[in-house]
Amino acid sequence: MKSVIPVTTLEIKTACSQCNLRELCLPFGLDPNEVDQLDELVGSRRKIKRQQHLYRSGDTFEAIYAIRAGSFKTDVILEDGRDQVTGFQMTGEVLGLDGISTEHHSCNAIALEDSEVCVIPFGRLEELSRQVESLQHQFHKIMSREIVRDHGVMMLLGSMRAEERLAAFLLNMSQRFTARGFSPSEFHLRMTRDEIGSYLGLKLETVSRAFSRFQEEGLVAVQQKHIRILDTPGLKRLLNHHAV
Amino acid sequence: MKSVIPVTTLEIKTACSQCNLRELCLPFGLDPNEVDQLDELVGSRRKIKRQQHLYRSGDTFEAIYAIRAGSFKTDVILEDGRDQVTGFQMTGEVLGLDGISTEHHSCNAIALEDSEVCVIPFGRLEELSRQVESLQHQFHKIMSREIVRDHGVMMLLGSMRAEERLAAFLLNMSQRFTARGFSPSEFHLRMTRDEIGSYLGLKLETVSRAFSRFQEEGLVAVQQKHIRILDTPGLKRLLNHHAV
DNA sequence: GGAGCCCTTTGATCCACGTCAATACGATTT
DNA sequence: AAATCGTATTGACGTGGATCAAAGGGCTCC
Repeated sequence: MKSVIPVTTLEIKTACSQCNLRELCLPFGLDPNEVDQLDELVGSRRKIKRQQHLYRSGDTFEAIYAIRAGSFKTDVILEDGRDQVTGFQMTGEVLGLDGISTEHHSCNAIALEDSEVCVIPFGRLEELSRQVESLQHQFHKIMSREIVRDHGVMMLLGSMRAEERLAAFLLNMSQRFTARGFSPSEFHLRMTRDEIGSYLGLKLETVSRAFSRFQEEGLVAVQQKHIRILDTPGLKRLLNHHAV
Repeated sequence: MKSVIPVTTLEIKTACSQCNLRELCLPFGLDPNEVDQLDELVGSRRKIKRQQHLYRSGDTFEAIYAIRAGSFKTDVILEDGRDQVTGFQMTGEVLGLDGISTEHHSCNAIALEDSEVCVIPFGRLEELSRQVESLQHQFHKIMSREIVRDHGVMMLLGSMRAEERLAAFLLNMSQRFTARGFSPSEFHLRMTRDEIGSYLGLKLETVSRAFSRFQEEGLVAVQQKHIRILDTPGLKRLLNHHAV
């Protein structure tokens, strides 16, 4: 027997239970019944066009966002105009956690391509995670993962040389594409050299030169934003074989 | 009428309700009854001698720690020996959040001086925060604050010059000492030039030279680890007046 | 309270990355 | 298919901070 569901509902409602990203996202570790409860609180989806803001620094914090399609960057801007990209986010990753601390967002989230997010009203998430232990724990893990990730970036910015930073970046991207079922060795970067540079604490020329160098050495094949990793162990060696 | 409490209990039990750090720490925003519940789960205190580890990278994660006295640094170490200080923590701040994500700590926490922490078993904290909404929210704020702080460090490492980094560091220390009721302008640094350098992505010689430069310019008076800030606006100007 | 050692300062030199500049490429629009 | 504009590459040169080196200075631990 089939249950009859109006088409409109299917279109309007977000359904974590149907989402192929649930293993990466908030529903991870929840049983089907709990996922249904989560489904109910995920109010709506929101489409964000390329280059548009999902939220801005200073905006009142109301919800966190799970990326359903597309990708984003987050950045912080100083009064004098300097900016720093603090991260690139892919599908299944959560945006907006910075806003909890002061009830206002402290960075900008900008779509790198036409994207779609699930809006998760934060008050309701806290409410449900008081009832659903596995949801509470998964949410805590996601926040903690963000902290660990940031420590990795600090290591990168604080103690690595340009080529090491780029190698670490490429290996990280590769790993995240893999986790999403894409090729580990061939992918399309959504961000510019300037944005990569900002993230890695380098100028865009330095990023470009490092790419060229990797290409010369047969580590990767670079064609603009299209990357093919030819020698993963070689990239990894670059990271650890640092002459002390 | 006075209630009679055995002296031993007073000594053994931690008491958030009695702690003058409660406005900075987990109890913030809780009503007295809720603080009592928190008191019950704070199992024990632990004394850590200078230079000793509170936990090490790889250790199984069991608890988070609130600093009751003293101060700590956290660092990450790469296989090739390079290390990066990811933060300095003072009284009332919480350590160990990195461990939630994988059930294992991902950094080292080392006491900068003889210190004492309150051990907060994490499972029980999650349990209680399912019952006490204000505790849940305060915990989320603390995690979020850590993320925002890390973004600030990324900005510092990614887009500031040496003297700007040190100025930002000093202003940050000043502000945190102030929040703890100490002088905003005169304090004692617990960490070495090398540790400051690691945190700021600089070599210790560069840190030392920047201190000397600040002294020449009358911004601060430096005597080893004893710092007197003479011109706070001057330091702030250094941060924002960056020639683009 | 003295010995030893770690920490800090300062100078001289080097080099990785930044800066400036010119050109080339590619996606989008018309 | 040409025009336009943002993006990327590459070269030449400059510089901020790293590195190497050598004194001092002040804790810490007997």
